[in-house]
Amino acid sequence: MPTENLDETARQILDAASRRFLHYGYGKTTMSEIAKDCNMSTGNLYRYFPSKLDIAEMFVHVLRREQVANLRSVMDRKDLKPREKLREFFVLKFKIAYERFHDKPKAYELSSELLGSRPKIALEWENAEGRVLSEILLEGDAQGVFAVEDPPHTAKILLDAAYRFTSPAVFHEGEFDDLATELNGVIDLVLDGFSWRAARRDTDKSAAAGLSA
Amino acid sequence: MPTENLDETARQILDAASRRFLHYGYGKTTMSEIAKDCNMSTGNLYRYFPSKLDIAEMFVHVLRREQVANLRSVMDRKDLKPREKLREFFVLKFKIAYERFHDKPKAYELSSELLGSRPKIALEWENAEGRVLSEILLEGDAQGVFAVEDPPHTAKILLDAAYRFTSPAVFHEGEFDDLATELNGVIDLVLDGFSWRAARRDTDKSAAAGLSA
DNA sequence: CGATTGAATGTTTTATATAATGCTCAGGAA
DNA sequence: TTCCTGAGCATTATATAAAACATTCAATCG
Repeated sequence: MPTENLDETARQILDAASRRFLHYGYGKTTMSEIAKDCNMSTGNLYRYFPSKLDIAEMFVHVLRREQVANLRSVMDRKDLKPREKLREFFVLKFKIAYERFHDKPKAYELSSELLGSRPKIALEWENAEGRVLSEILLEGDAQGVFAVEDPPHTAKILLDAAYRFTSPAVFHEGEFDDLATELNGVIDLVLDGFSWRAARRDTDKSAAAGLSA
Repeated sequence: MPTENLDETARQILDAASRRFLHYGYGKTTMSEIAKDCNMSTGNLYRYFPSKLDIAEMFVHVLRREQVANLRSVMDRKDLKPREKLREFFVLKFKIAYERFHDKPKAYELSSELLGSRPKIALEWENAEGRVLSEILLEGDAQGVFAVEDPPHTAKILLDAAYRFTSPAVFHEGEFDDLATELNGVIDLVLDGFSWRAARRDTDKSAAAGLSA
């Protein structure tokens, strides 16, 4: 599954396919074109990938790695506090989704093609992003600003709440700036929710301390 | 636009068309079928509706009226506090959307047909629901549990946050109960956000009072 | 004169024929 | 043995012809 330990030939095939997928789209690139790009026969492609769909799957696999790495870079920034990281995470995710599906319709075609026949892909993607988000939540929890009992679960909740701004299937309506403003409104509300929970945890602690004293 | 002051004949046409839309879908019902159901010629349909699409638009218009009336009944319940009304509003909206697009694919077909060529419909729908939601927010604000500056704007934010659970375009994935649990998680967080804002408003008020004293 | 008709019209769907494509495999090259 | 080829098969997509359709309007009706 990982792209590192790919055969030299497999990587060549993946590169050629990726170029064509991005330029012409999934439907308009044929196996014989990929084979010709690699100076080999179509039959040989099948020694390295079970099917065309599997090449596409590997393609989005590396795409996801890049994207999740991007999101993780937000987590790693030292200049941001957890609350700012949370906001940046979603603003960046929104930007990526918006650009991907507004300026690069080919990527959209490939995504929907895959999600139709390989639903697991979407789950893996969501989980990978959820892990990054969980780290942000955990950090915020450690610093006492979030009060998160179950980070993965809360991450899922947050991804749900931002779905409107990150889902490929939407977007037709509204311009970028308007959507960004609304997204920030959602994040404001969510952050206030965390503020409340953190404050509650504090008072609970004091109450418990008061009782035991 | 309103359905009350519709010609007797127009209503007859709308009824016949509605039956066929629900049973066979928009694409599979023809103007001559509608005409035959009404014992009239196709040409005569056009004396009452500019086009087939306009019949469909009127159809979803009454559908929306029913649905918004349903949501408003939540607002009118005396036994619920504002916070419970907010939750009920979204749970009901979720139920409606889930059933509509899971058990009645024809309705989905009609919706997407219309939203493609008449984007305004979606906005009107959203606004109508937003008005009901605004009332709930306003009531909560009056009772000091919400602290909402701009109800219509906040309503839009809330509808965004629940989009994952009410959008027609999603749904394929996940079962009803799982989705309902996640929706309640989102609402929990949002309600905590309101709690925080209401508490903040209180402390701001006391501070101002303290200063002026 | 307003209401209605139904054949005529241009467009869209659908059915069908044809070409292209994904994939396999018996065999050849290294 | 390992890697590769390319013609062949079954499936899918594309192009084309035929049918159905939404819409119009001159003619008809009450």
